[in-house]
Amino acid sequence: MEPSSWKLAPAVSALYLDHLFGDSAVPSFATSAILAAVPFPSHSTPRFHRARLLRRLASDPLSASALSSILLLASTPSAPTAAAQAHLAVAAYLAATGDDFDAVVGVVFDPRVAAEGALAACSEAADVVGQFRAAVGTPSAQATLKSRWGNQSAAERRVRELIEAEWAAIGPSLLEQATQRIGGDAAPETWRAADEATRSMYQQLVGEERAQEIHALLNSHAGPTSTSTPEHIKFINKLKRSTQELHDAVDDPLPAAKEDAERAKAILLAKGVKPSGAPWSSSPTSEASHPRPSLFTPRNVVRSPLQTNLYASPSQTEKQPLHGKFKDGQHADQKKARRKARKWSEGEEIALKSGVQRCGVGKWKQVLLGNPQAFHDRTAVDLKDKWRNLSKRAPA
DNA sequence: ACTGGGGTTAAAG
DNA sequence: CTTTAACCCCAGT
Repeated sequence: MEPSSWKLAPAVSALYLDHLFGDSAVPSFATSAILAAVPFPSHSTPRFHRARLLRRLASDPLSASALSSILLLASTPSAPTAAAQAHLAVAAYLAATGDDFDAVVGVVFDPRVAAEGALAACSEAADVVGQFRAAVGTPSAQATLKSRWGNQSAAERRVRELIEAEWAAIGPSLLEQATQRIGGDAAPETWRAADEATRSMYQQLVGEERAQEIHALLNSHAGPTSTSTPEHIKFINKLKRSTQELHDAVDDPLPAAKEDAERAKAILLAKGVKPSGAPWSSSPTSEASHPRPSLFTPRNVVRSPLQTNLYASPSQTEKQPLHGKFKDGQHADQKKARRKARKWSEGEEIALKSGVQRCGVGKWKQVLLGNPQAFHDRTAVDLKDKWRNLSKRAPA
């Protein structure tokens, strides 16, 4: 790879980084290398910013800087509960294990740092904060708190849960959104708003076959309503094309990196090793994550049975008969075993809600495929059922 | 093949 | 024992 051959406008680089950093399947060593090689974006997108925070947090989950990362994430909350619990756990851990209890409590539970706001989503937080403040200058009380909150792996688990929830909520990249507008289900609206020249560009992008389908849809319900502005779409479209060219040029390191990650994961699985210890903290995404459908490859997602969930509870990393079926004469009447019920994580709930916002209620398959990394072994029917439950709980 | 809606299971209250 | 959440079954499109 010759970085010197990349001529990339900062605005395009922003889109590119938005796309890659926000994909949890891309390992952080790869994103770091990419960031060093391309021009720093003129305007970094919120998704890019968030993804950087997550990657930083994953590599250093229990420190003062981790605490400020969590605060930043919580300032625009997507997973309020997880953020509050992670914040509380890290702050308490730092206080419990620090050399100078009083000083650390003064900093990490400083009321002026707006920590109170971030902690509001966690009901036990106020109580715990009170206990720490009360223990200042009282060694006996400190001892209790130290044993209660000094557990490193417990604190790391809270951070990991936050990271999982945030990845699930991060949503599609700008490029993916543009692709959806131009070639996906939202295409008719977009095409209606476009002039002839723009449409022929679209046609090049999506291929003639798809373009005809879209035209058919367009004509079938020729409604007048259109909301997108052609200039905006044209702009996105232009960027998308330059980015595609860039991708062609840069293609090398990513597949290699992903291959490494997959290989490492396969070895782990073959040994039957469960991701219980610290591996996630050193390379958060390498052994993780279903590959998302890339912009640059057809969106036919086929999950390999090898792909398991990084964050799956250790108890059920073994076989689940979702994928396998018996069809031999002897056991013809064998009933498919019921999957063990797994509680939905906050991250999955958030991914579901944002997916419904994007695709609409009822488009369960789209929601699922639109964010495959977020859902761990859920089917479209599972999403539908979960939505039914959520609607019961909050019928607003 | 997807979706919506009724049915079942098991855990929580 | 009742309620709730997750999962299954199946008929209609």
